[in-house]
Amino acid sequence: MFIPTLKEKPREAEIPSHTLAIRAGLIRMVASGVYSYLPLGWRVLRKIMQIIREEMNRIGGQELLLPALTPAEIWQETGRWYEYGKEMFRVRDRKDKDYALAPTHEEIITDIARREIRSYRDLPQIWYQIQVKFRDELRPRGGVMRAREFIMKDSYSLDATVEGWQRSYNLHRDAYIRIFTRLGLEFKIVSASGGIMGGSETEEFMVPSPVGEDTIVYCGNCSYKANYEIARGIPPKLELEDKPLRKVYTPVGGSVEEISRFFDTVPQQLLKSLLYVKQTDSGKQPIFLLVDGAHDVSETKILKLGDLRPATSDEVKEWMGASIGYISPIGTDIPVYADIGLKGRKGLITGANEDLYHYEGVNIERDIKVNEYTDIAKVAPGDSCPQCGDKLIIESAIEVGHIFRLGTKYSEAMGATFLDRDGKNKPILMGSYGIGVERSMMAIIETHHDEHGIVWPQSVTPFQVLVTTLNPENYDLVQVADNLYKELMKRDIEVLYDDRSTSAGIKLKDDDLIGIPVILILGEKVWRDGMVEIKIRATNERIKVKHEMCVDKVLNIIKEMQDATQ
RNA sequence: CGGGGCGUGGCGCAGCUUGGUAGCGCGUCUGGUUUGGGACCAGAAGGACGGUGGUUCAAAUCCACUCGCCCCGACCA
Repeated sequence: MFIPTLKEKPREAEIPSHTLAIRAGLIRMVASGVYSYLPLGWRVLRKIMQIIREEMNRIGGQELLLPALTPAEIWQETGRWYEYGKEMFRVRDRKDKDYALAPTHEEIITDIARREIRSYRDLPQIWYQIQVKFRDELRPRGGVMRAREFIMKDSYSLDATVEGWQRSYNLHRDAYIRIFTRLGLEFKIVSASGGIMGGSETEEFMVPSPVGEDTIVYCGNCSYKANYEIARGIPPKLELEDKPLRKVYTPVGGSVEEISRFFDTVPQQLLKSLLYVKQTDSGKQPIFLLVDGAHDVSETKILKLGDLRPATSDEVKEWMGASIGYISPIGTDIPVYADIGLKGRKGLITGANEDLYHYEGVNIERDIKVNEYTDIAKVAPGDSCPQCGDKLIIESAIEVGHIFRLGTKYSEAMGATFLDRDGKNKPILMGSYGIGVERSMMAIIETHHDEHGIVWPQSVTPFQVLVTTLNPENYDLVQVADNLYKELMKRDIEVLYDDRSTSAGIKLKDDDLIGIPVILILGEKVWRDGMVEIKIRATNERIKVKHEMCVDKVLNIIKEMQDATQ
């Protein structure tokens, strides 16, 4: 088998999973974010896909295959032709017609549904596909962790009733729990935002890892879990004296850090006044967003307030007459949206709308006309759980799956309706459920490796057993190895046979690197006693057995491993 | 897109400051000795230095532009 291993860390790789995927001969880069899967890597991906298939079929999913090349019109119907922007790969055919290389397939599925689904009797349906998708990521990274061409399992549910729709969602949720458990991943299910996909109350399957690109927030005590973008934290209590408003000369710069040092206080006493610009039909309108100095505004949360962007420093100067860092809504009639954590706060410090001056003693109820208190702040370290009050944990994680309740966003936009029992035309209730296949593989490597290489879980290992002969010149040993190989194959065990005639050191190193969980080592050292050695990759445990007993022993070990992960 | 870094035999790197047509380790090939953690000896092949243009008698080295890749940020299912 073609397994080109590398002794040294490739120049382009930084994180363990990326480095190991290249060193173990799983993948090779063709262009930024575009990879070839070599035989060993492809075997692993196929194992992962097989597990996904089994679990999708189990909930009644029907596999289909959809085109990657899709006409522009279909994306224009839902508006995503424009929303997706540069992330969508676009191509033009010889007749100058626009196409997209599909980044996901809601539109195609909805198109099938609107043509073929007539009646509530045709529902429910779960359709899924495992195929290549394209996204022109701003910045691909981590090898196939975030690629531009990648394999995704996407499934779509079509339902007539709200109950059925919830049921389809829960079926997927349960299937995903089984899938990721079988893949040997430790994951957390967190509430998340739908983003461009649409839908509310979506959930993400997150594998905690220092190399994860997402951040999750969860409670160490209760069940609260959410994506950092939408998580809510309760700031620590800060009791401050209610004082009259007073203007203070603050010649130290306008940053939270500088001002809190100047007043010798904690950042939380500061009121961060951020001027944003709201794009409306009638033009641009300034609005203030308020959070305390220890918190940042969540760009995701403020989507609910409309089309917002931070004001430029010139705009701030023009509207407020002061620089960023010295502004506040005090004395203006600009609309104000304050974070709910600010309600009732007093004794705060904020800008005085004059360079080098701040107010202290700000009582938010008394001094600022707040239009609405709403959740706009990101969680900050030290915040506590909104459910139970315990401490929140903030951690980075790899997003391996995301399930969406889409509702009727696509069916309404594209006219995918069915005739209900009462004879009325209604839009189909949809859901969409994705799993990143390569990303799952990378998450597995990221959480299943040691200093020598990968350590595959039984469920996805490219081979279950590796037979290696340390001395391929020794005829007896080779005979026994050949025999073991054949016997194991007969028992439906997937065996890789390392019969390369190279030095023992190289073979043993490579064998560790590629991470097959059970390694049969045939070397002269133990052979003298008529023994062969079984090495458990994960623990480095070595068991010496008589060669006649070896097959049975290996079967037992594999069985134990499988039981342990089920 | 902003900031940083890198591009030199298959892989990993040195050389660049102070210009004089390239070097190391690993790998590869041949022969031999080896075979429990990347072993050894002898011999050999292989690059004109990402690309383009410029400066110069002379450019891997200096200058300009450009392409590619990685990292941080912004953004993002």
